[in-house]
Amino acid sequence: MAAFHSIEPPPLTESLVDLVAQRFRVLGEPMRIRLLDRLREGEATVGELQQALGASQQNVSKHLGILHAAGMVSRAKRGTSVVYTIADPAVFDICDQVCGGIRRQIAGLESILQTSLPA
Amino acid sequence: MAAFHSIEPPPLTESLVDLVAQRFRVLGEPMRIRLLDRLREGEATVGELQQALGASQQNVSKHLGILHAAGMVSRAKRGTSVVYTIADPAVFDICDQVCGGIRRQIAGLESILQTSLPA
DNA sequence: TGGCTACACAACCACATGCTTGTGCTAGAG
DNA sequence: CTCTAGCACAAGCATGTGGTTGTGTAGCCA
Repeated sequence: MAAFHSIEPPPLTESLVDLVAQRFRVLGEPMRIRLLDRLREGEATVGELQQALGASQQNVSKHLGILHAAGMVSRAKRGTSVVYTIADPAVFDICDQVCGGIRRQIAGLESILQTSLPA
Repeated sequence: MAAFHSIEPPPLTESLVDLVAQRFRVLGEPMRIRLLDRLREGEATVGELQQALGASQQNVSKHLGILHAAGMVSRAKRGTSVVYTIADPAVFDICDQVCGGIRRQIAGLESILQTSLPA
């Protein structure tokens, strides 16, 4: 377990690097971001998510399967439906940080525009 | 700017979702993770990064270009070399959180293995 | 000036991935 | 038992992306 401490920077193991990259790539699809954002409001069935995002049932199911395989959401059969829930709330902290980085970037761009376009 | 507040969950704008996804995808490549991890120790030239990762010069340069376009690293010409530096330290906080998520996941898997494999 | 080093850029190929179409499976309604 | 709704899985196509090869360019050095 000592290999996963990030306090003292150890040169990341190759397998750990792959795990991190894979996890990032799961979050690197707009559809999955939207699914997680919708699930932020609470649990939802596949049909509800499908209607909320305006996508095909198969596509929604596929992305939900990827999110489930990554351990970010959890399934639960309820009648004929399947209810999905956020399994790892830490995903939102990560998204917030990414949004923060984007916000800083945009702020920087705006300051440049304001200085170069005095009009 | 009100569109980027994440305190009260607003339904993410489509363009913002794409930005977030794109940013995640930049971090979704093992080579780029390794580059950032190496740059964590301090600035480095392309040649040093190339030797540290054991990759081709063109490939390293390509990934560095992507990281630079994403605003995560910054260039600086020094003689004939080009020195790269971490431009947005927040990336490491994100990586740490992802590592934390993986750690929790592995811990969960271990507990399952220990209960199902008493030997 | 000629050559060399260090790096970036562009074209190409191979592979991974997203979306659609088609289909199978399960649970409830009748 | 049959029918339907809800969902997951598999194949196929189109696109995006990583890696290599080849080449152009800028900055030293002799």
